[in-house]
Amino acid sequence: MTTDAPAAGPRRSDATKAAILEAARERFAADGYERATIRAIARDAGIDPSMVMRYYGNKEGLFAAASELDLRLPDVGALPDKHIGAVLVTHFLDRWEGDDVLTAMLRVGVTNPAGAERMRAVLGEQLGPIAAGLCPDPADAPRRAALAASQILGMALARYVLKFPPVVEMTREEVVAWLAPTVQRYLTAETP
Amino acid sequence: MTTDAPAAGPRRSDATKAAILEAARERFAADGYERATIRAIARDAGIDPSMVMRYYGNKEGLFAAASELDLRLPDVGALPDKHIGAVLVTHFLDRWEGDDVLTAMLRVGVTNPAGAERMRAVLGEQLGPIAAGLCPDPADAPRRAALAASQILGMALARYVLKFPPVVEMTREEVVAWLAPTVQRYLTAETP
DNA sequence: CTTGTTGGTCAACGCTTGTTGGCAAATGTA
DNA sequence: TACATTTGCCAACAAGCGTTGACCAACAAG
Repeated sequence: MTTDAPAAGPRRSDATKAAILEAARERFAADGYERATIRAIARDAGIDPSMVMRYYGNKEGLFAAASELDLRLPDVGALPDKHIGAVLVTHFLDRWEGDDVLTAMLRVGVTNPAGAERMRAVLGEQLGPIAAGLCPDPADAPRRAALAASQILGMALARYVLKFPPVVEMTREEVVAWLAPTVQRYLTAETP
Repeated sequence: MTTDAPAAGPRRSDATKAAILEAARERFAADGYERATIRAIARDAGIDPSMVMRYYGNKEGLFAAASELDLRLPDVGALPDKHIGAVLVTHFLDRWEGDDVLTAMLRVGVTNPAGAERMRAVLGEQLGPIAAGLCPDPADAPRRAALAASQILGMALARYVLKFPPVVEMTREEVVAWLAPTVQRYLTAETP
């Protein structure tokens, strides 16, 4: 039987598990939850579909593992308040283009309740504290964070999912120049 | 055989067709493309699944018919420029809460290529001209329209699809107060 | 060498999906 | 009345899905 201790040595199957996760992220990001089939993910990973079940239990478990996400938001305490918006927008563009996890979460969150819940949790837990340290009334932080999220998610939707041509053609600098004041205002301005 | 003339008299089946369309919009809006099954739509409409095929050909044809959409954007030429943002945001909130077509388009557009194309077309054709009449350089209109769309879609995503609690709890007036300046700036400000 | 564990394939299950064609009743037309 | 069209239901198809359990090869421990 498998050791119960969490710190077991590296197993031979670790490479396989990683390959499954990578394939799953790509498929979830490209196709959404329903059309990302376990069979297709297994084919991409070069193994049998039943292995996915063995290692992740079922499809929901696979998605949960594949969408583990740390936004790695920068520490904004050390920054001049004036540049917060630009820093955040730049950071999100980086994260979105760096790997498939965010696109996968967005695509899945729109049609799958578990995906939506994951998205609410991630943004609430990771963007909320930043808003709390910035906005005039800390009790208003969740709302400020959600407003900023609405603009950032909307941009991600238009640029990486729906692929509106005018948005796709913008450079990263142009996107930052347009969005930074918006995010800045949502996080720091007085309540209108 | 059926008359080829487009202006045939009202048929008995018109009510059925309408019931199918209504059920389809609800299901697409609630479940997205893949999980909105023809069988479920037919059950909602109180008829046999094969009727859906007879009247709309296949599932793609049904979605195309169900997502026919006129944003009914107001004529902004007659309005003071200062209030354009508020008028547009208010109008989109109305449209989004008025029926299921927009939510259906958003949910489907994220996982289905035809849905994404429909979304690009609708926003480009209907929001583009408005931007053209407002922004400093008309050649910049598509980009301005897409920026405004990114904020409006992001809000719709957060409020009606992902249901972020802080966004859901905001009143319509609060949403307008926060978003109007953003949309106003995207459409009318000088290029940053 | 034997034995137990791990990593992996294969074949199948029960179910749901979109889609099709045949048939019966209602309706319209002569 | 007789016929043609429309409207609808029913039963089935082939394909694809998530999931399961039996089985085999490689490896590690004794």
